[in-house]
Amino acid sequence: MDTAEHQHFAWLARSFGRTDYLPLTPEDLEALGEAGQYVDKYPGTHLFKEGDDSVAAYVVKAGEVELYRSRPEVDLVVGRVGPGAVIGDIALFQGAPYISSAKAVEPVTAFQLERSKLLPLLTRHPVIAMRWLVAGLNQLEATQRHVIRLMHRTVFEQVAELILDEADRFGEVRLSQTSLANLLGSTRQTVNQALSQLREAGAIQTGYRVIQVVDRDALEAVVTDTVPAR
Amino acid sequence: MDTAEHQHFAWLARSFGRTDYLPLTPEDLEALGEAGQYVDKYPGTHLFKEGDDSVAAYVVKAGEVELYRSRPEVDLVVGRVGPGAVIGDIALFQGAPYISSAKAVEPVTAFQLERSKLLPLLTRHPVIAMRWLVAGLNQLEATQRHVIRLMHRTVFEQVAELILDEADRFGEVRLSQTSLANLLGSTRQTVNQALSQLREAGAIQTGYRVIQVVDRDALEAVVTDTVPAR
DNA sequence: GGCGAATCGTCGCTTCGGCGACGATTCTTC
DNA sequence: GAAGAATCGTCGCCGAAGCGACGATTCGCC
Repeated sequence: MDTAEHQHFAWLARSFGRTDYLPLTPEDLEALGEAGQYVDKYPGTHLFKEGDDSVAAYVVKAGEVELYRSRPEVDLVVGRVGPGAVIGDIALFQGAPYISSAKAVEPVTAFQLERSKLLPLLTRHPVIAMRWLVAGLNQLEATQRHVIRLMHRTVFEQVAELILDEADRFGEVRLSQTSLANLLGSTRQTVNQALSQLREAGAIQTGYRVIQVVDRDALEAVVTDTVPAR
Repeated sequence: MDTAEHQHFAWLARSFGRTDYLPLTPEDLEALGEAGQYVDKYPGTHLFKEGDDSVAAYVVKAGEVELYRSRPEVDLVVGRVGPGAVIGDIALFQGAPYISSAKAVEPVTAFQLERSKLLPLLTRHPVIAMRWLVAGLNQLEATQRHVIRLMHRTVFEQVAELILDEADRFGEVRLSQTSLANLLGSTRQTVNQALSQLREAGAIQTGYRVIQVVDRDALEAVVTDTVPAR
């Protein structure tokens, strides 16, 4: 089973942010309509694989897609995206092979934009190209900022922040501690220790696959206290 | 004096790669000519400052520009770019304030592209917009890959790689160990220890502000041995 | 040639976090 | 409700690296 190793680097997905960064308007989509067609993928099948020639980019319409890069020993999950996400565009525009593999984890419907049709189309619709450009730069900036924030911060601080991020409107985080550790690129034990500290500080309560936020301000204090400020 | 703190995060510049990522053809520049004009800046003066409204992007023609982000206590140098670099474009396209400050460290000549003129122009010249898009995505990909390579690698490995990167054609690296440490986001002592190891292994020789590569293969072995392979 | 500044080489201490281990809970499924 | 799997809480050990300190070496400048 490779899921253990597979999941181990899920934190990269967090680092690089969501890839659903291309807000296309209905008109845009209409214009793009002639550049490709819808495709359906069963769970477990690939939209494209790392190293393949990039012949198309995809806009995810429904379902979850996992992006990962293969390494000799492990697969690094670099993203997990849902409806709205655009994938494969980097390689497509670079004219290079795909950088990562994209695998459907649920039944997926995606719009396939073929390079041969997309490029001329963007030339005819510069507004879409511009929007694409803006989206790409946004992501670049977000990635840089995320890296800055990630470095030189202790797991303790990262855990506090992650909880704030993931808490639902009831202040609950429904994740196992192992999952949390994966999201942070850390280990279960270290995360557990951080949680213990937070629990003793009265900021949270922990349970089986649940973390309950008790004192939101305390958590925020931990984060902002040491954040590179912004 | 703030230079010490200022320089301390020079390694970010390495992480985020060179910002000179926009290869414009002469024709492109000609077309862009109508969107702005040349400006000259004396050393120490700013092209723009973090937080200012982004009114223009700049293409550096001559001189070195330092990009940094201000924090309550320190300035993080996120890039140091020379001729060919494009700066300020992210904020410009986002329509948001500048993300970082840009300061001339030498006499700088730059071409100033004003937003009000640039945007319509790109709409008229989609090819340029496309090239810009490609360049942005390239950098995004490079940043992601760099982050992957940086994480989970020891200073020892990073030092070996940095030496290979910075060695001139005589196999010499003319940098103080303090500078090396800054480039890696590490400390002088730790770097020194790594160098000692490499010296004992017969891979390099060290001197005053000089490192001489003796056994290139040995260095490469250190790097590739542990690199996430690619 | 000499002096101060910069740089190098090295210790030792400390913190952070990865890793293995083990028992105690909680859930799931039949 | 009982067995087995998943999850949690906690130790202890160890390596990596930050930080301060101090003497030795080298350089630039007068």
